[in-house]
Amino acid sequence: MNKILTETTTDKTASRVVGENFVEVLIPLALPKNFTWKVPARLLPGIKEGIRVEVMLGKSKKYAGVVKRLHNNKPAAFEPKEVLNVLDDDPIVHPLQLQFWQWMANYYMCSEGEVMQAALPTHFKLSSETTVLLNDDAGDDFSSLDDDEFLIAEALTIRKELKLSEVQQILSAAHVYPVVKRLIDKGICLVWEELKHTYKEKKEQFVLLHPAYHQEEKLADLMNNWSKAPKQLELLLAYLHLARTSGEVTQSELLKKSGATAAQLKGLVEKAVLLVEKRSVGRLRQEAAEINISFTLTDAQQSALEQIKSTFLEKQVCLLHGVTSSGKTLVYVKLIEEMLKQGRQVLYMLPEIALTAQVIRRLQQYFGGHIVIYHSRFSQNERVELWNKVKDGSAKIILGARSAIFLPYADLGLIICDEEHDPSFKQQDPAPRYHARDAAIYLGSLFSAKVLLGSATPSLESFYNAQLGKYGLVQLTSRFGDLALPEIRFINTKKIVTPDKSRVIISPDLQEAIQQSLGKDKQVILFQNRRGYSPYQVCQTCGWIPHCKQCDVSLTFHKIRNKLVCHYCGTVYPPLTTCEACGNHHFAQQNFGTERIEEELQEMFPKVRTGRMDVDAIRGKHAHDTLIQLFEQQRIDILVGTQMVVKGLDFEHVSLVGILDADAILGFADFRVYERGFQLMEQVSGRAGRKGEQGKVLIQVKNTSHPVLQFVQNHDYIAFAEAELSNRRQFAYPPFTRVIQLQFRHRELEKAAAAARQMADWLKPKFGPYLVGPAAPVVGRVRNMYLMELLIKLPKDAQLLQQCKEQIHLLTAHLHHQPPFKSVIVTPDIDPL
DNA sequence: AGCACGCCGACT
DNA sequence: GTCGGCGTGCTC
Repeated sequence: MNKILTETTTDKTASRVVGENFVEVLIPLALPKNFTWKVPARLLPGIKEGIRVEVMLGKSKKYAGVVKRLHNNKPAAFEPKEVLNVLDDDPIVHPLQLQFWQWMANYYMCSEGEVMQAALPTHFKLSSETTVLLNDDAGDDFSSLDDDEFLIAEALTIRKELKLSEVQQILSAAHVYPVVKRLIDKGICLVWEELKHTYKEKKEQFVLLHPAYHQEEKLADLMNNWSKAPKQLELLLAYLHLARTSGEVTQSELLKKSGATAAQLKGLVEKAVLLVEKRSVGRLRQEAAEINISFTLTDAQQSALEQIKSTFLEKQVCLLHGVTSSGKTLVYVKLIEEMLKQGRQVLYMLPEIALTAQVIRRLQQYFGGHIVIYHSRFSQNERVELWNKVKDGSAKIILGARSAIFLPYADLGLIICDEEHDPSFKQQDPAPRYHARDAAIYLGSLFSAKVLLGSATPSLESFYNAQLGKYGLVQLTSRFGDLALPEIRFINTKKIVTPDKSRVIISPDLQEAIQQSLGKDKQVILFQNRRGYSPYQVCQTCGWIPHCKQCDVSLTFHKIRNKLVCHYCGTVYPPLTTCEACGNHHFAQQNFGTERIEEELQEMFPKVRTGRMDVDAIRGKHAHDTLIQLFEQQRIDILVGTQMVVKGLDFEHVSLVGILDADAILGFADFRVYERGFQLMEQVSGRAGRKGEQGKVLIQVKNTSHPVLQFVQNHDYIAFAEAELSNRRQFAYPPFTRVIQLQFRHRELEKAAAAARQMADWLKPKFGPYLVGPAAPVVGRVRNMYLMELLIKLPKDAQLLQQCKEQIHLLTAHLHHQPPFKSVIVTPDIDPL
């Protein structure tokens, strides 16, 4: 062995083979710590940080893991297995990404494997699939086999090999493995573990002119003497035309444009006039990499830009507070342009649903092929290609949703987090429960990149950091073209009496305002933070409300699907005609969702075209963009929607916005309701009024004296923020504290509650004053699991935070050693929303 | 995440 | 008496 080492080792790598070599490897699983494998000498030259290796984990499973570290410290506690293979020539991530993952795992209290799981495109995360093979020595005497065994043995004699999933289908049972194991013992079959590479290059057939005809005369000669097969000549002419106009000619394009058949093309290939060649092509659309910035900034925008730039001289992070329609995007564009000139990369993050064709088109218009887009509607193959373009630095501007934070940046110079207040930047489930804005600030610091946070309604966290001087603060207070902010009026729905005492959906005042707008050929947006038809179906006789069987929530009636739906676990129930409590058949619809509003509108305005934008209505791949386009082109008059209508959309002809049930927005029992309420209403309002006409916003609300409404009416973010910050300070909520939420889950309520109490007791000596709860959340049961929550409101102190996390780790392990709490699931959430 | 091991209820 | 359910622990 040593001999081989000395023979194959050059001086350069000599230091790496002193003693044995080991690698710390990240596996895409929630392992409590990273595992170590031994590096056999033959693989050592190929081992680098960030490279993927094939390793065996457990008895039979193979995984592709990412090498975090190469070292010489032989683990004392166990005998490491050997790395089976090196899977890449070059690292798939840069060292800074590995550092970023480590930070994220530590900060958000999850494993690095879980971070990696979130970061990598699926095609990089290989795990083995078991293949069952027929043993050649098995013979054909299957008389000793039972029914299940026989079925598989028979299938194997025909197919030679089967995937474990196929075996599962044959047996149509869950207990597959024992059967296979018996067959192995009986010498009938073998199993084989194979890592499947799932990324496929896209191949396309290109049509080329045979080299013999590259000279004009030869070609002319050929065509002049053409006899027979006139269709082929036509095809040849079509090819020549296409080749001249677009250069490369693909087979599919040629056949489509010429209307010829594959047989005719084949004829030309056989005559050696044309050639067909298979080539790998990229899936990403290529556009000219040119910058085309023809606008000039307004004075206000120019001044904001200057301020941001001077802030960046001394601070890493800057908050741009710009009212709706102040043209924040144009300021971004100028900043991006400058970064591009320096040759560094820019990450531009937006909430997922704000990543519309509208926004993308606009940026592509300025930056063409410099810009690449990354969001959930991309295929996994496309993601791999984009990953590589970001890694080698050829993609310069990356426009993406929160997960774009994980791309393997080579040289990041600027991160823009637009609509930074948006809660969708925080990942809820699964781990890592990270906040992309906060993670971006750390990522930026790794690259010495600047971070610009932008919003019309900044989060109180960011605003407070700006007040403290941790972040720079730049204000952009005038709207583009000196457009006035919309006028806001409240409609007191408590004073409106409806014939059947049901709730007001569209009040007479709102109805009239809609009528007026439509009369002026303007459009209307109606906002209701509830989808479906009606959130409550109530038995009119006894008041019984149908609930989900697995969750403690009432079911929402969806009229279009004619189903009752649980919005927590997604279970769909048939509609009810009989009350389960009293047997009566009369149900009333209480409250209303977007579906119901649309129906109401159609009754009120029979000729008006309405559209509905909520998660139910935009299920398809392009449904969202299509809907937006229809509205842009004024083929829809009234758009009814949930939060979705709020995000990043600019419509020119909207003169009226209606918020139908502000009480529902302000009624939550959460310390952030005021902030969310203000943000929602202010952002929705911002959709009203364009091009020299002041917009109008009507807010239907019962509790007209709610404190947030005044701030909304005056569009006074600063006053709102000051007032709310003083509340937060008083009750020790963020941004004055840092919150850690511990969630306890168990099938039995008492187990979950007892575990939470136990944890609270253990935490008391050190963290007693900061504990809140444990308490059951508003929805106390989801998917048949009972929930309990314990909140820790820590003073802002990095050391204390770290200590607390360590305690939680320790105590969670401790908890799981107590017999009654073994199966209680404990989930920490740092900075929960 | 799998998968093995081990402890309890419903069948021959 | 056994088969097989799932709860629990381990994987370098």
